[in-house]
Amino acid sequence: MNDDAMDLRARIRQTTREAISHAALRLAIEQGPNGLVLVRVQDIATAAGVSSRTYNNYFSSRAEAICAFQADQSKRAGDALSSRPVDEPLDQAVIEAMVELYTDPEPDRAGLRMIMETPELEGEALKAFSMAEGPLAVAIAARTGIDLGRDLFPAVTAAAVAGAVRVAGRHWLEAGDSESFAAILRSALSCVVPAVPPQGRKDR
Amino acid sequence: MNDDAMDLRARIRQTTREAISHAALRLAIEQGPNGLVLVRVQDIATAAGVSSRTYNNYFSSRAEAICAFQADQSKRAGDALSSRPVDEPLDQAVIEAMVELYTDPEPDRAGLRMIMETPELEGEALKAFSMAEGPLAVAIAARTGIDLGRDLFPAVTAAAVAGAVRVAGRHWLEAGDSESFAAILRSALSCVVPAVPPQGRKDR
DNA sequence: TCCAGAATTTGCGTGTCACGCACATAGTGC
DNA sequence: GCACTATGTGCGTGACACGCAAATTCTGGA
Repeated sequence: MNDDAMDLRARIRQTTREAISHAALRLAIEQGPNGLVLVRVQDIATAAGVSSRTYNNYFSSRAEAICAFQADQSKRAGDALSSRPVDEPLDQAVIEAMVELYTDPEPDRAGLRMIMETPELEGEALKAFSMAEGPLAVAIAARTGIDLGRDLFPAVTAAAVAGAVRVAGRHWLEAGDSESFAAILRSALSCVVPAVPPQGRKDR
Repeated sequence: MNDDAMDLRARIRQTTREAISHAALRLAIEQGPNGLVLVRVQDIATAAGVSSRTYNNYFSSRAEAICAFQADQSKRAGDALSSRPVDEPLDQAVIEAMVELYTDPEPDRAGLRMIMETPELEGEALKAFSMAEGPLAVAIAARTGIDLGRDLFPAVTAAAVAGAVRVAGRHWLEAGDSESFAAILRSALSCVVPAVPPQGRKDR
């Protein structure tokens, strides 16, 4: 079992996963935020070209399938921040990383509206956004040299960033085309991320 | 239908609601984070002294019932902040309000651990904490004189505060008795709430 | 080239759940 | 005391998540 094999396996699996979650989101959008109940598991599975049992091998609820894309994107937040130049100030690095992650490509309005404005998806949507927190906290700790275990700053800031992204998304849905998502995102993030961690924190 | 009648009605309803959610949380704790599947709806209803159908009139999922107490507490966050002296700086007001809200009484470790460390409850737990955001944003907007609709600061800060409370709770569960929850909470909140909103924001 | 072992897909059966509906009960105001 | 409305309850239904085992596909080595 060499790497190619693993990678091929993983790639096929990933393809199936995306087919299912894409089908789930598409069908949900078609029915609108109110008719979510009408999107049957069987419909999603059929649209994705798999059996309903296989659908359940990948996702344990419809909400999870529908929000999977958002969740996957959030998981990349840590890497996005880590790939910023190490000499960049914290606030700038976070802002540029998040703008790059969440505006390439420009988010799909219908999809975002679906997961953010459908009450039945609220919990899963929050989960999806909050998945950025862990990796983000690690990246912030690494960048600032603060120990994740001893100081709350990295974890709290990560949560604040994830929250700011979520609020920015909501605002973008309401604001229409008057503002670009990137601009809203910058504005939101600048409210909560300091250029440098307050006080001397490395020593604690 | 006078106020007394309404209030009496509402009070009875509230009592039933609390009986159900209390029973749900208690039974969940008894089974531990792993055996959540074993807590049947019927058990919760019986323990609360109502029919299982009535249970469903109050809550639409077990997770919702179990997390109801946390959700109710979060809903009071706006009021807690509003009741702080108007001349208090924003950061201090937020910190004192949250400390008062979340440490009176000292949270139940078992209950908090249950809702924060059980994967099946994660979405509902996030929902419960995020319920503080709306009222908090309104209170922050009122206190700072910033228009909620035009400036993201209130909403973003509210999300950051809710996130900080959540992170503080997680840390408190891990830290054992070495630190009081109030101290952790203060430390977490001081990472994200500025003493005064950055730049002149009232004019935008 | 072929084969033994694995990962994955699928069908079936099961236990639970959420909820619509209709009826019973209780407390509410006139 | 009487209509009225809110709430509680029993029953029935459709869907869902998942355990299990057989079938199928994929993988790497002889």
